[in-house]
Amino acid sequence: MEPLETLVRRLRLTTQLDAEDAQAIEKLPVYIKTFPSQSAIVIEGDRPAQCALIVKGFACRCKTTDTGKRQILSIHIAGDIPDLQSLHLHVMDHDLKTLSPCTIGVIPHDALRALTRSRPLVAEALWRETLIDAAVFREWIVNVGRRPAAARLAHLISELRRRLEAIGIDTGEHFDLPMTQLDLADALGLTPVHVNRVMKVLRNDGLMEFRRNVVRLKDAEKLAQVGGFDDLYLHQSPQL
Amino acid sequence: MEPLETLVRRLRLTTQLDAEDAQAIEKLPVYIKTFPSQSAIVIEGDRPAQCALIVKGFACRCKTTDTGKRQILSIHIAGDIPDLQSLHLHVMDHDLKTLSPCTIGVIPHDALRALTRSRPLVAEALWRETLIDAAVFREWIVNVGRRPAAARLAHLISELRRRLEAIGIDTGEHFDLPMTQLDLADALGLTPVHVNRVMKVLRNDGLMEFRRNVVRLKDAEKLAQVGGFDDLYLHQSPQL
DNA sequence: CGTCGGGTTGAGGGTGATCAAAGTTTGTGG
DNA sequence: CCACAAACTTTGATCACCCTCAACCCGACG
Repeated sequence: MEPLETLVRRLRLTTQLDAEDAQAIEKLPVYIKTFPSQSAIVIEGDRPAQCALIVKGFACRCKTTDTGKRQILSIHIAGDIPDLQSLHLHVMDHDLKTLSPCTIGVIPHDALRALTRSRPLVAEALWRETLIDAAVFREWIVNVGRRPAAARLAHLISELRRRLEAIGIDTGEHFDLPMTQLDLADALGLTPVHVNRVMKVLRNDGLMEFRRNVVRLKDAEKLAQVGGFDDLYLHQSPQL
Repeated sequence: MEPLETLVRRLRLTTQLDAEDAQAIEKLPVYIKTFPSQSAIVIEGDRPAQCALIVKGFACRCKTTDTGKRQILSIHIAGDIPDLQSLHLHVMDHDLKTLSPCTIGVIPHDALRALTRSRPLVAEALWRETLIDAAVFREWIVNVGRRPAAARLAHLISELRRRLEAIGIDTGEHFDLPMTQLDLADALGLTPVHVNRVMKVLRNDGLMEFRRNVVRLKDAEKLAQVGGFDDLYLHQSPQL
């Protein structure tokens, strides 16, 4: 499917766009660019003049402290525009990096801004996407701030599962996750060693397994329970 | 000053609004409501039909886990609209509570939405406010995820100082902060006891003191350094 | 003057960090 | 196809930061 069709479909999950809105979005200029795994799409300090629509692959946003520690802030999947904020926040305050090889739809700010100015509903749909981002950040704060290690991991996996399903990827009993335990550690505010131990616990408890970049869900329901996962914050249900 | 004038002034810090935009904002219907300390403005699950502009006082957003632990997600001060997201995210995924007695300007969603649809620049200004919110969340993740306890506290205080200055409150050497050590603990992902100990360290090191809801800055520069504080993420500099 | 919320301090314990080493995959070049 | 290197995973031993529990103190306020 065309990248912009995917975007329309995604926005329509939460916003009532009419045919003209949809057409306008699909006429957005976009060119495809591929990035190798572990490469930077934009980094802190950049002033991008375009946004990156993920067509395929996994990416993450992260920051590095003055003491050299890395914190992953969010994981992004197909259909996400992780740097949409750069439309209105002109300098990047964090990095956007690929976790796997990615194909990215590059959309110039000019065109996006023109579109949002002429079509308020499209602006609202995109605005809402950035608000959902923020909601995910909030839950992420709770995760690293208040949950024990095993629950953090369980929560992260549960969130990813839910989001993958929302974009139509069936995670029935397993799904790809191109992250190392070091990446997971940086996402969870833990050390890689401890992630490994916690993983072992979840495996022994029959909740999940993780080998060679694939998550195998043994008991997704219990996993969500251990992680205290409640998908309200993803705001995926049709808007009422 | 009128609440809506304050809002205009705030938005103009980051966005070029013309006179008509400003007038349109100032014509927004708003009524003043006061909340006692420690009360809820909106809570998780609510579907608010209006937004809350903080005119005076301190508020915070927070979530409670299934195991009953509370995590404070952000602190809000005069000029903030902490639940601006509710304009487009219809059900609250967290609570908004007062930390001190607050006077709130209540603005109906209808009016706000009409304004953003008719005036794209106002929409962009408000959108940007929610994006800065998200930037603050991101830094908050780094704080609880990757910094040791003393640095977390130092960072939080440095952030508040910077934000208070941005709205014109001189924090020369001290400022009010209506939070208990328990509140701070919930903001930092620590226990109250440990916050107390860390506070003692910062006090003994001559960085800051905190008594009876006032922060006394002894060495703000060093405090920022200990907290690894860099204000880039607040996006306060005039937009270029 | 008594109560209550909040601050302070101490003792002991546990989760997760650190350090270290061995094992396993994956990929690469000969 | 094998040899080797690099990256990642796994495990063990030890350590420390922060938590828990508990007691006491202090100031505000009725």
